[in-house]
Amino acid sequence: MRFSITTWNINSVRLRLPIVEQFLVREKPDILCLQEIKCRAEEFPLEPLQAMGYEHIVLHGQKGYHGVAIISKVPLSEDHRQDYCKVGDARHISAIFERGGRRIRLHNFYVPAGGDEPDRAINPKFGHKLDFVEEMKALKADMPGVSSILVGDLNIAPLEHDVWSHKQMLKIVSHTPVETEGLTEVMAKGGWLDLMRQHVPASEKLYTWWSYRAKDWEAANKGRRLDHIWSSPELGPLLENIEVLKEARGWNRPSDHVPVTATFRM
DNA sequence: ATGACGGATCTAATCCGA
Repeated sequence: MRFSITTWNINSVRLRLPIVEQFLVREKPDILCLQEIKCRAEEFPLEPLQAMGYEHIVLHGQKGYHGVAIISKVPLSEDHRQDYCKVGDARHISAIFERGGRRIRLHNFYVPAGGDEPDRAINPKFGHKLDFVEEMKALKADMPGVSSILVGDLNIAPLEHDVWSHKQMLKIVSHTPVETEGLTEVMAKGGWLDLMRQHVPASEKLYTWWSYRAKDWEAANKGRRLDHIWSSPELGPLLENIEVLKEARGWNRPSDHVPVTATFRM
């Protein structure tokens, strides 16, 4: 039996419902985690997604900005929303599902982008991002009786080949040493596995985001791996595949992020 | 690394993304 989970920063779920439906019809993941839904809970398009068999939906909505949702074919329970940095942003939701005799808590994150200037003394958004990452260090993958999966737009490309040019990106927010070291520490302290890099060697370029601002995103190919799928160690051996659906960047009215799907044997 | 794009909102021009 296979089980698949997708993460996708959708940049407005209401505007992009047609491509969400297209994706679900084609790829049929068991669970889809969305970030930047950019709507209140009451504005979320529940009915069309439930009509497609995704009957179990939990979300953390917010007017106009941020917002995360878990859209699932399998029942979800014990949903929880954590207010990281206590600023009232909708940047996290988690819930438990059961599969193959396991209980698994799935966390869906939208980490702050951090603005332009990588200096917290002059850019409060960068400070917010660093504080958010600091708070994530307390999140443990290993919990008694429960496995863990963490997905989302973490807005940090941690490895050299997660960006098109390591050298030219070192002072650019998303790839500065204070961010990449922070994210590495979140993984180490929490005991998380990077499933994307378990499947694709760290020596290969791997991107999930291409800027809207390039004239030709595909020709320029100046991407970054900002979206991630992590798990607790015992799920590592169950990973069968990682698919980064690059073609979705070329769909009609695309998000600047593409869907990333992990498939497990369980 | 600089693009100069794209979304939501006081439906106009501004903030935000990364």
